[in-house]
Amino acid sequence: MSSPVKRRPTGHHHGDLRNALLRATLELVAERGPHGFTLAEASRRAGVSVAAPYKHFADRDTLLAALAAQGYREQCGRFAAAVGTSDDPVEQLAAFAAAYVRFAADEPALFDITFHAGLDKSRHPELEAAGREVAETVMPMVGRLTPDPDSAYDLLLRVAGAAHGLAVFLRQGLFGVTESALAETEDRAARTARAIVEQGG
Amino acid sequence: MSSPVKRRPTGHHHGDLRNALLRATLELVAERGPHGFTLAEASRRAGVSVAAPYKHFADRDTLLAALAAQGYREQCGRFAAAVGTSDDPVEQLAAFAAAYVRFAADEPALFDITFHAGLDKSRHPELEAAGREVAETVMPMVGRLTPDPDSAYDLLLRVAGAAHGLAVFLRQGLFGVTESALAETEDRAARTARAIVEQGG
DNA sequence: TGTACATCAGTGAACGCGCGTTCACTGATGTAC
DNA sequence: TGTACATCAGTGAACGCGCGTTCACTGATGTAC
Repeated sequence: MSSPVKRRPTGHHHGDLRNALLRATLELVAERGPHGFTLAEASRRAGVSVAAPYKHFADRDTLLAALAAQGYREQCGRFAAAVGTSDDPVEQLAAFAAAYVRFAADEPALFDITFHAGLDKSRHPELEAAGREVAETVMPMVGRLTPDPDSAYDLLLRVAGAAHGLAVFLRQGLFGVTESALAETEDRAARTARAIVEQGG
Repeated sequence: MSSPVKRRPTGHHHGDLRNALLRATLELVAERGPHGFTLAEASRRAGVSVAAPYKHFADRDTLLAALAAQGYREQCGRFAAAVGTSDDPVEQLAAFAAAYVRFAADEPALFDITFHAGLDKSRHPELEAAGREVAETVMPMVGRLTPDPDSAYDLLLRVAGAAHGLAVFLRQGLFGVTESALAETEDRAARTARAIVEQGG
């Protein structure tokens, strides 16, 4: 009857508490945003005492940082896949913009944690590196469109900015939460990416 | 010697506490984000006891809601001014996008409160109305570009989304906080708006 | 001009709450023999 | 296979903290006479 996540009947070993806490945190952040997350509530959802998380994470922020790193890795994978969908750098950028939106919709908690948790990157240096890796995944697309590094940076920022804004609007529920709203938003991001590149500057 | 904002030497009357609290809140939100705001800290900065704010605001959220309404009014003014800069609807949209970015830079706290404070609009109905008013200020621009309401909505979302994303990047300090970074970001937003409109769909 | 009084924007102390974190502990598990 | 033992992931109680909010109060201000 009782879910395996609830308090196990006897004993002090959970077995997979680290992952259970990460999952509970994703749930919590998806519901309440990154500032609605508390270690105490995550512990409750994982069915353990409030002290238990400290066997797996140094403190509250370390747990969030672990998920932020996971978020960056997920982004890398999705953006690399977007680059692989076409040989045309314009279509690569359009796929990137759409993937950006889909990431926000599929993984709202990871999206929020990577962008809005306000983690101190100097205290979590692995995040700095992870963020750089995302940038390195994405840079080649614009590099093929212009020889000028400044123009390339400009293009990338504008495409990413457009995708980010639409992703945030979608995440805030501005368009509702239907699957068709998601598809439309992806399409808007993709079309905007094409417009930015093709129209030039 | 002592600032007039500090505890006045005698008496129980501040004179302008309501505004002092609003100013302190803007300061606090600009420094720490909307979730870093506490009534207690705002009271401290205004030089009054933690109970004093309740003579002017029903509760914590009501104070934030007052600033959110001010933020929407400020947006209305700035966006209306942008519309007035040109007769060409394309340039109007470009000016709107630039104004969006400048608003985020000039009034980071109002920007954060209107977009990221997570205020419950059903509990603060005046915000619903204020938000609608912003939309009504902006709609005419795209209405002149296409007779189809769906296309107009699509254009507006994409331009606003692009401006929003770039504004958020700027606000997060991604480009540093120099005046030239602001000017570049405004320009990027404006060029993106033009690209979206001129390239069509 | 002086006095009595109502008003009401402040005080300061207190409340209950949930939080992050620490601590000594316990008991299930795996390993050595 | 059985026993002794080290490990260590959990417990539960406690801590100090800052928060939002309430309360009876006080004293400066403005007004009526």
